Amino acid sequence: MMHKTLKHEIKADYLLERGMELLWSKGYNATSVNDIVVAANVPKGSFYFYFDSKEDFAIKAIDKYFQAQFAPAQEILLDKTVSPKERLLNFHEFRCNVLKNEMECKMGCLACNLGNEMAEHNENIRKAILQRETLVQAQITAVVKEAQELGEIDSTLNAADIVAFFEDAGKGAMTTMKEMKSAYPIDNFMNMVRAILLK
Amino acid sequence: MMHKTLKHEIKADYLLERGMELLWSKGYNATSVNDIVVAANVPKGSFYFYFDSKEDFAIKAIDKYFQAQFAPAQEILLDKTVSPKERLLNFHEFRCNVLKNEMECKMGCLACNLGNEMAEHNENIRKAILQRETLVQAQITAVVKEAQELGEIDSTLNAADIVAFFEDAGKGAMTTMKEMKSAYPIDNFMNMVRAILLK
DNA sequence: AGATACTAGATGACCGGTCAATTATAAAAT
DNA sequence: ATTTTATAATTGACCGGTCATCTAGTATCT
Repeated sequence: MMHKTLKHEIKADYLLERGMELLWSKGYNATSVNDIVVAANVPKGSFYFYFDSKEDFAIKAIDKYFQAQFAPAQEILLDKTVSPKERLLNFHEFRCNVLKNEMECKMGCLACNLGNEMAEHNENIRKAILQRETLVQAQITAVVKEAQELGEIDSTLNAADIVAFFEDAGKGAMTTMKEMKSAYPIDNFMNMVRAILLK
Repeated sequence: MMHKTLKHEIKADYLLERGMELLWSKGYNATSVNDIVVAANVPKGSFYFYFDSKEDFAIKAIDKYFQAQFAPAQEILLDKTVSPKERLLNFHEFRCNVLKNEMECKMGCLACNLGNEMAEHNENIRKAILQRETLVQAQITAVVKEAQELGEIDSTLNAADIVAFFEDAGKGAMTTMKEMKSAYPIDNFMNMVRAILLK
């Protein structure tokens, strides 16, 4: 298992791609290894050649998720040609639109879903999610700080705290979105971003 | 199953009480019917005498959860001897303290947990949660409106929207609390309640 | 005796994970 | 260049165990 062939990487990646969707939509316990191999049209026995365990698969899927999902949003967040405040607006609008349009208000966020389901009873998955979310928040916080220092937005509240609060509000909005099967919580969140965070 | 005896009710209720804790902590798919009957020290075969199915059990557990958890908070929220703004403060502080002290930052909220895990794929559970959450929000909104009309708090934002936003923020804070294994998200939420909602 | 309340044990489906066997690839020998 | 040998990659069949649910019965009433 030392040196992995290209074919190996491609198949493992395809397994991850299809399996990620299942974990995202159905959660960890409701997604079986068999579901994953069937979705990727890969023989059952091969799964454990590509991955050590179902848990290992989930953690690699989380990694892929953050890479794939956050990368385009990050580009907007760090675009130096745009003012910090406007970047924050574009960043949040982009993420909300993805949730609303691409996901049809049904799936929410893989990390939140798995975090909610697994954090209490699986340390490896918990830490994988927490570590990546921490990185994301640090980047948003930096831009909020920038906007505060420029006087573009209110600076009575600590940047890290207000970012943590709004990230949590976004998480909760996704939960409610799934419960309501409606975009209202996301639209409402976006309005509050404009009215409070970017005030 | 027509006429239910007192003994029947008591046993069913005890099953619900112990099973609720399991659903709360481990979620739906990770809690087996066997786990529940063992926890309640009830004979294995009896489960389906008291409940139609695992789903039926979960819905009744959700009902019990809202009754048990919201009732004391509701009393604070509706206490007419206290001003609306102060009632909102006490209400949120009470709920946060429950999360921090009684739950050791580990379990969050049964409704959010099950909602996140099950909403997309189980309509009955989804509706059961949504219906009860809607009732709770309506009661909070009424008090916010009251406080706004008295000029105790800011009224630039629509009461229902700001309540929905803060309820979502609370949900997200619980998710993050579980991920971080820390009370920070809850404390941060409470600070924002004071700084924004009750401003 | 008959009805009702209750439960032990069984059921087939499915779970995550393993494994002996097969196939593809490469190295060595001719 | 072809055959032989050795190794790595891949696989369907299968493991013990657990799942939600049901059946067939026993106990407890009236």
